[in-house]
Amino acid sequence: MPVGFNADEMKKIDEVVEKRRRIKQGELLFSNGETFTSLYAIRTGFFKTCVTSADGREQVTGFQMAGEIIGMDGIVSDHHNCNAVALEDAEVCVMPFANVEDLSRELPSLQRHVHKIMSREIVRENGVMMLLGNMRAEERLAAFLLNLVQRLHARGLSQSELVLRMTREEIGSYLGLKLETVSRAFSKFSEDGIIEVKQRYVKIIAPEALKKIFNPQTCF
Amino acid sequence: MPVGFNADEMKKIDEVVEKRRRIKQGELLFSNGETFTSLYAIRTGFFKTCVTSADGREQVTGFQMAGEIIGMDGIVSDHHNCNAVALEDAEVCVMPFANVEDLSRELPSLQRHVHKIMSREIVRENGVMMLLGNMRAEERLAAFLLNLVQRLHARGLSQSELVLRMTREEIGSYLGLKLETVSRAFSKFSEDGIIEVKQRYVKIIAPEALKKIFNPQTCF
DNA sequence: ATTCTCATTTGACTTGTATCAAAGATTTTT
DNA sequence: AAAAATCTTTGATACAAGTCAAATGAGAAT
Repeated sequence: MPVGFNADEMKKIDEVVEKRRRIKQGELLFSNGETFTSLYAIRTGFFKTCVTSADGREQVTGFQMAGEIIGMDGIVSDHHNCNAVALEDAEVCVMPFANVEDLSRELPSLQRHVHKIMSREIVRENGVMMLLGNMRAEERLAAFLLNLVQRLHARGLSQSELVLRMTREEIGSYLGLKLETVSRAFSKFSEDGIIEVKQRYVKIIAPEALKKIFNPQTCF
Repeated sequence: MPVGFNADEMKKIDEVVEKRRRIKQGELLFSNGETFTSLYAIRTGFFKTCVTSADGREQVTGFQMAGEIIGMDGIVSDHHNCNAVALEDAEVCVMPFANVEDLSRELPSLQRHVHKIMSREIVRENGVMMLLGNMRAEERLAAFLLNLVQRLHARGLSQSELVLRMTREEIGSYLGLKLETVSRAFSKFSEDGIIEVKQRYVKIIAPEALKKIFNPQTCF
């Protein structure tokens, strides 16, 4: 939970948390169809959420890291509408949604916070729709890398180096590309001296070049 | 506002509405960057929401019809993050979000309702991501048509006939396709006897065939 | 009515990404 | 440490959708 709460509020918000739960790499935090009871605040670790079509095609809908809230897809139907898989060993705070709603009625600042988290997710997905609908492969990967380092940097990590927690296939699924296309785009960026890649390790050498690829109009 | 409220609650919910507002075809209900103050309940008419990339590419993120709520993208940053354009003359109820939050704290049923509306939008966008990331042109158009008639049918209209409120280009933008591709897919469906098309008018002759295209795994 | 504008359809051709395939690299298992 | 499994890279080729272009159709303006 970020700033904007006083000590008294923080104490109450702490009590929303029912317990902590550890999830091993590869295991599900929740799965499609499962009854919805709680939101989860990620303490440590890294998740992907994905939906599956009736014929088995998988679409990664997001990657979530420490400090982010996961599970809001379940509110509308009281059942989860996606799978949440730990990409590394993780720990989450289980926040029964009934507790969240009860306390939200008492604390306007928490109520506003919950609304913002959901709105942020809507806006993020709008951005992904733009990527998927209008951008070419290299633009998608540039946007993806910039978004990742930005979020990691906000958590005190480097803004130029990162270790990917997901496979090329998972990146591709998120970006609407095949893993080979993702790999080729990585190689291209590397050849052009924009990034340094070694497997999951990525170092961003020329962030402006990445931004320019993501945002071609800035080229004049 | 749908069912699930008693008379007393309905009366209070009515008072959330500040006023009504008419929007002419082609005009903006709100636009990207504008200060966020209110959610809007569509009484009549049809809207599209769209985001624009820095270099001017437009992505339609949704089509909204009577009975739906629009504007939740603005909560996170106090500014709207997309444009909402009326595709036909429309009327909306302006619901200042401060009023919504105040009353939500008083009425748990309204609070839950607001949460569900936002969660529904998140889940809808997950589905669009699946369309954009994994489906081919005809699958996307089939899904689009089925979704439209289903929503129109829920409003008491025909489940087989509809008049499109948007151009081929807008459909294409929503589905991540060019207008020519949309047109070709319409023609293909028409040749195959699945639908009857005449400009904006569409009649669904074989809904099962559409469902089969959207959902190829059901073919055994 | 006639003209003008905008939306739609259709054809011909191009292109970006997918597919198929094989070789390396890395990690896990035994 | 060797073997197995998984992930990644790279090349060759195929294909779905994009682009360009022209004709047609519908609605709005004069």
